[in-house]
Amino acid sequence: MLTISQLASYAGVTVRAVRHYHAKGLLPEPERDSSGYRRYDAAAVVELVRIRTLADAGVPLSRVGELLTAGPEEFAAAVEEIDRRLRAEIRERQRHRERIGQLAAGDSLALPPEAVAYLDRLRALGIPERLVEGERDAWILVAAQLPEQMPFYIRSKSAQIEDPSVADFYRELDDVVDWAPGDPRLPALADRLVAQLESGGDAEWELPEDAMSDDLVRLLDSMFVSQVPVAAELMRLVEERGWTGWTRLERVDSARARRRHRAE
Amino acid sequence: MLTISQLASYAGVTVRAVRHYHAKGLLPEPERDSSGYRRYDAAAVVELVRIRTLADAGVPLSRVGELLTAGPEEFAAAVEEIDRRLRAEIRERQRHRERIGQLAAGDSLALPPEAVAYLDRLRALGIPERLVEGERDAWILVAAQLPEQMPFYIRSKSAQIEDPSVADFYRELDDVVDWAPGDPRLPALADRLVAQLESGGDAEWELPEDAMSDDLVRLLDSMFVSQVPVAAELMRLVEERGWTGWTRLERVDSARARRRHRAE
DNA sequence: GGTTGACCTTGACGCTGCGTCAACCTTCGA
DNA sequence: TCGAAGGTTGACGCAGCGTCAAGGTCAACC
Repeated sequence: MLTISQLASYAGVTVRAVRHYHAKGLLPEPERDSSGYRRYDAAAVVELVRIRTLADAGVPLSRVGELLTAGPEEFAAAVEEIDRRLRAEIRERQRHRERIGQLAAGDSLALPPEAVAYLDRLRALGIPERLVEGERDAWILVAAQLPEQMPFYIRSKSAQIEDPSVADFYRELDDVVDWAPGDPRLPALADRLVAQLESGGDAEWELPEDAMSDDLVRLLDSMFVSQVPVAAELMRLVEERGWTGWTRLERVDSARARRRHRAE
Repeated sequence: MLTISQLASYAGVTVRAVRHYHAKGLLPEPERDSSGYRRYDAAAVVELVRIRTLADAGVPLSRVGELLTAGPEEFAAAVEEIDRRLRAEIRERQRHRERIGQLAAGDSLALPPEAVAYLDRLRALGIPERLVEGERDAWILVAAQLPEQMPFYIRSKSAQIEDPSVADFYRELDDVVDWAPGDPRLPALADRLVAQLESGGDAEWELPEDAMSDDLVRLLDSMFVSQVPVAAELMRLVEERGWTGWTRLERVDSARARRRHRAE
């Protein structure tokens, strides 16, 4: 008669695994000797080897039991299904490999390549890193909600940023981030912003933002407000001058019209 | 401010996952409102999306934390290692697919093809199924211990079984399985067996068994004893006639010599 | 016959990434 | 004002064992 460790070593498994198979009901509990030790016969080795053969082929233990006693056709069906599962798992890892291969450090985490290129362009234009990161986070939010719209948005923004006055404005914003609420330069900033808005005949200024949901717009605005101390005050000043919002800047009356429209 | 379910839906994950990331320390716990609800800002959405991006690429959660703050070179190293793991997992499933594909129902579980062929040959020669299964189990034990010797053993056995007198003996054994201890036909059977042993000049009778360990031989003998009621008695009768064992039948004195040899 | 070391027993936690109750409190819309 | 919907913590479940823990047993050596 064999002890559990002898049984295990004949079958090439660990003692712990044997006990696990007992607990799972895959291998019947053998007789115990006077001291409570399990005692096995050679047939148990055969059973254990058969169990391991299936397990080594990727059969989940929960199905090993049925397969050991299955007829040829149920066996074939089960094998087919297990093979399907294995194929699916392989495909999953292959997708993971593709994705992780494309993940370089930094911006490309969670952003499509065109967005990364846009952010790099901002850096090349001398936009301070702090602002670029703010942009990056905003784009991450947009990309998560509207991935298929990203090329559209990015094309529009990429065109805008090539306008020197826009780029200048961005560069100045870096200082604004440090302003404290009540800073005396805020009204003038609001004036400049509104002037730029009203002069800007560029059609691109308004094109794609319409597709963004109000929720997303509010989310982006709130990020601006929470990252920049004077953001709320600036938005208030701008609103006094007839424009509302930040992510989607629009005339106050057209915002009202939008709300009416949505309410219908 | 966002509730947990709003946060989760912006990032495309479940509420449970968000809490899990809190528990794991991947996502910092936000402030609570007066009623104890978690309240998130937009930055939390960004963090969550970045976490999911890594997780979706197969990065284990335990490593996501470091990767989120890693520099380019550590990031690249980590990505390399994760990719290695993914490749290994893919190879593992591919091996599983190969093995499970070769697993038909029945004998081929845990046996190499040549052994399956041998068993099928037994069936073709009219050996009763019960004996074939006994053979199969014995071969499973041998294959588990000495897989690389299997072709050798099987060739030897396949040659033996083509001897009509050997095949006859096998067929008769089927009745013997049902004999009760003390059956009067046992002495005559022992005589016939010994006569066959002593007449058998076939060199194959003894060739490869020498490579089997004594342990394995004892295991196989014990299986014979536990499956066949008269086995022990038959072995005793055969031993009175100068031969010992079953799996490895040899003259009593040569068995003594073997033991002496092993003891040196 | 006592000690030592190897082996046996049951019980329980750990790992991975959440899903899924349970039991209870809060908020919100009709 | 009530019920549905959503929030909270706590805990179990899954797969397949690895790995202590705490103790009883066996075999061999002195």
